[in-house]
Amino acid sequence: MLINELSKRTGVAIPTLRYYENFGLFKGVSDETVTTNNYKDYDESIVEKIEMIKGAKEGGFTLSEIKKLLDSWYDKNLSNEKKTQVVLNKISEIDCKIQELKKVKKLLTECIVTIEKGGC
Amino acid sequence: MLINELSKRTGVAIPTLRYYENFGLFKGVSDETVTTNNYKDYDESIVEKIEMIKGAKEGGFTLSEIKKLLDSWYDKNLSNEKKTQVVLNKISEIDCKIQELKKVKKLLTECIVTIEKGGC
DNA sequence: TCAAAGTATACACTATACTATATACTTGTA
DNA sequence: TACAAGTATATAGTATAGTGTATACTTTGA
Repeated sequence: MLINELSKRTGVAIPTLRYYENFGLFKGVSDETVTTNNYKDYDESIVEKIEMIKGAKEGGFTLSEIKKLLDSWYDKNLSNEKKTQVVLNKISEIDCKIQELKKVKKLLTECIVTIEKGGC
Repeated sequence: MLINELSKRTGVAIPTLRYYENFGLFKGVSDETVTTNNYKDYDESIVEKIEMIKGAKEGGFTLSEIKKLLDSWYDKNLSNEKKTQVVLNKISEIDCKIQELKKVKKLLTECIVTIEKGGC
């Protein structure tokens, strides 16, 4: 699909997609048989990748952190053990963030009790 | 406590604390009886507030979002019902972020299976 | 007492993640 | 075939969240 469709499918604005591509998060391919333009084609796997990027960003990961993960994922020179390790590390970072969020949630829940008591 | 101790207690750098205070996330008080300086004093509640800020930031909330929450929390003119509503909204945002992070985690877990199968 | 360390304020600078603008070329449609 | 809409690239500008530097004043300890 072309960038316009990719944007519609993911809900990410075209300039942002170009920024991401430029940042190295994914890469569209120009059809070599077409010589009149260099329009890039993005496949289904890129839609999935962007969904992952959106989720990770929502959870507070930076583009650099996301890139590092994707880079090792696609690194042919990395052993499966090392790839697994990188992914496991990211999973434990996610668990950490979830714990932090739960802590904040707990604080806010306590807040509500305080409000209802008329405190504050 | 003075800013130096606050920094040590929270692990947040002094310039960052000043930035937060300036942003309006909390406010130290100058002792009116001391005329020689305007050193600010920060109490325990501010330590807690900063822990909350750290957690919220880690989970991807912006300082503006955090400020909005704190502002309504300390708004004397807001009814308890409205305060509760603001806090409940924030809690559901947190749940949303947790769901997003779990989705990413699921994706990464699937990644590991794929790696182990020798795929990619 | 005086020098080092701490505090406050102001302003400049940086990094991240976009967003906008300009330009040039291509494609699809009336 | 003309022209609107789509695509690519480059560059500049913006917002957020700090970090660094300079200056001035205050406190504390040898």
